[in-house]
Amino acid sequence: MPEPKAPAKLQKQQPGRFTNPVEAAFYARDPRQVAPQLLGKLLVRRDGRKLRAGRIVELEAYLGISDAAAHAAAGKTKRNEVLFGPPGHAYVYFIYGFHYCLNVSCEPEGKAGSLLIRALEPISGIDEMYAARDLDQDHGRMTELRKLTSGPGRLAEAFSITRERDNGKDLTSSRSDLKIIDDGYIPEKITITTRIGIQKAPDELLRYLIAGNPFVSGRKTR
DNA sequence: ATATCGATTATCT
DNA sequence: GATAATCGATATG
Repeated sequence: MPEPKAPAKLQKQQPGRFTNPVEAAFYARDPRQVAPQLLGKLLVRRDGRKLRAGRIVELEAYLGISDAAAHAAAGKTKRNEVLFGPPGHAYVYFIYGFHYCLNVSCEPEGKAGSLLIRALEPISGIDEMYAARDLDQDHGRMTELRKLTSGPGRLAEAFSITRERDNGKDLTSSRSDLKIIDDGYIPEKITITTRIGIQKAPDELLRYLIAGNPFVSGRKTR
């Protein structure tokens, strides 16, 4: 008998190879279910031959029209229409006159719900990130490295993410220049806290982070 | 170490 | 006209 071939789904993940996009069905659920499983995946930006990649270490869930803090709370508008579209797409908004922030749409089409990507651990293309952030590389010191992608506005700048360029983009397509891929990494421990920086519904436990990861946003308690 | 503040604009009331 | 899912600089203990 010939050796049966392994199904494609069981093919070995290849660390360092940015293949295997997370598929749309993965996102077509309540963001509270998606969040713990999305932690540890890689956000990848391709510009020609240049790649930037960062591991997702912090997320916040926004639940749609039932969530007072969500952009979808008041219903569908021109600004937030991506939230009501198909799962696995980029919702990019502009805030405080300065910063872009990136969400991934969740839930099946027609229902709003998303995950705000709040922090990444830089993995690849670090020189590109420093350039995009207009920061000097201080010999790779941790304090400097953390400034790259520890915060939603910071990581958007480090990955050159703008609403004009990326809003509505499919993050599940291997051909996309902005996508989320699975390299097989599984976080050891996940912590859940309240969301940061919001006025409404501040007590909901909807912030998910990889426990102990130094690239999580916020002040460091050392 | 934490606290306060100013920058600047798309979006909505 | 007010607001906002932020950041970086400055001030102070």
